[in-house]
Amino acid sequence: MSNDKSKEKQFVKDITPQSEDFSKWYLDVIKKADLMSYAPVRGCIVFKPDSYEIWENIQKELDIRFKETGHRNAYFPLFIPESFLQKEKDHIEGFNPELPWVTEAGGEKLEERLAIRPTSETMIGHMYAQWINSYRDLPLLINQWANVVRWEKRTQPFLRTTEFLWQEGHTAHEDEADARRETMQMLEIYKEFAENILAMPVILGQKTPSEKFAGAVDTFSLEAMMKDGKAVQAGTSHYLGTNFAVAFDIKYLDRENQHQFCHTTSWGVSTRLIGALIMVHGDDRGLVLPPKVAPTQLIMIPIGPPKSRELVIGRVDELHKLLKQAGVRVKVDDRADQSPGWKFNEYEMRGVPIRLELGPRDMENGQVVLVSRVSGEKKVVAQENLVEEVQNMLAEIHQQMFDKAKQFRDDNFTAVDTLDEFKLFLEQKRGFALAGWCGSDACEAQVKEETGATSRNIPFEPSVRKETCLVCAEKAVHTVLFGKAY
RNA sequence: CGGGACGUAGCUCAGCUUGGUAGAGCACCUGGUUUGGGACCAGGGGGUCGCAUGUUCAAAUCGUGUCGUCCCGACCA
Repeated sequence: MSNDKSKEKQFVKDITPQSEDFSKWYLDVIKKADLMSYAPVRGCIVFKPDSYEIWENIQKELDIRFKETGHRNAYFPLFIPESFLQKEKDHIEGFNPELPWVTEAGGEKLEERLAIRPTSETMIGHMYAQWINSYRDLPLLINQWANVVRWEKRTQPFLRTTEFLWQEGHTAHEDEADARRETMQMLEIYKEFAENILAMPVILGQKTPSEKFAGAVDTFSLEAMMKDGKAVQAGTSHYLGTNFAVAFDIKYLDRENQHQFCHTTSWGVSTRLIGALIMVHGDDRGLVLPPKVAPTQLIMIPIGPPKSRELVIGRVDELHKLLKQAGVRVKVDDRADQSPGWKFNEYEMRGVPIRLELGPRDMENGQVVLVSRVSGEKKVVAQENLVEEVQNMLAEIHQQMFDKAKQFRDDNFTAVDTLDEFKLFLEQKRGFALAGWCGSDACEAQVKEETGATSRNIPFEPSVRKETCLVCAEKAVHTVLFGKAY
């Protein structure tokens, strides 16, 4: 193992090992994999083609799921009048500190300043009030793909950028039951997506009141564990009750001709998922991308001296065509000025799931060599079975990645009875802990103060249930998931 | 926004203490040889030292300010 490690270091210079300094590893990988550049504005990054393409693949997969469940996309304005934000008290209180304002345009001071949207509940609430008249207009199911801005104090590439990309779903319903059904449905969709597309195991649960979205009645989240044991909130879904309906007068006439307030929901995932992907799957060689969102699923590397090169490349091109036709995202690197070894390392850093090698020896035998990024396993397969082998291997890699991530999470998971026990766990190990909680803000705050960890959510299906609060030892009302978070 | 560190070539960094013509490795360009785990030889291009300001005959080097990045906290997708 230690042998392997020194070997890896030899191959992949410039990537700090995870065990040495995880933050540095993260930044190194992002740099080496060419995912982003810092932009000239504080906290803003350029999503370079590889990371943007990951986002496009995420969009594609989610969009299918949203549409299958009756949602349609629309686009709302970037600028939000200040008066809109003022209408919901908790909402403005929550977002005020991080709003950028447009106060001047065309050389003239604006009568009302405009916030650059941090989220669109208010704008959409305003519009919904106009669009919804009758119960026949409900449910109204809309999603928006957009950029939003939050002027955070501390930024990190992908995980927390000043401007980020996301989707925000906003729905209006006749009653609480229907809105809550929607809230949970979307949470389940996120979970299925996280597991089946991102190979990322997640824990579903409800946020504690102190961790709720500003303006929500209930907030639910998916929590994922990074390889340093810290948590990333991978998605949220909110039941907003009638809070925004009352604030924006979103009313409908019911079957008895009575005015009723709508019950609304909102739910979203952001480009932070890219950061989560990197930290859930990456290793000391660099990125490891789940096949279903990898911009390139298979890289073909022809090998051989110039004499045999023409022949090899001819065959590579044929196989390339076949794979492409089969829907595999495949690329060929036939540059003559880089050695095969260099390319091997390069595409490993970039996280390409499968490498295909084809050299003179393989030509003689009618075979190719496939190498899995996640396991490092080499497999010699007949050229005639290539498409099928590749498709199987992609599926296998996805499963291995999910299992590996889940195993890691389970290995860094515990249940504790007391705060001291939790502290000890964080000192000696790392990761998530389940603990009983009496429901008081004070106890929750104390956990944060003494450990640096916060309540992530109240899992729907905790692996164990605890009877007493880890802080005050009173009877627990919930079993809460605690962890340090990004 | 507080505490700490750092900004010198595309990247990683040396030079700064003790001011005096800006360096290395990698990357890049040209030519040639190479190709199954980061190839080699020869030649070449590239930086107003983050920005501003002060001190000085002279500033990458010293002072001040500012912007940015990283780490640690408080706030958050």
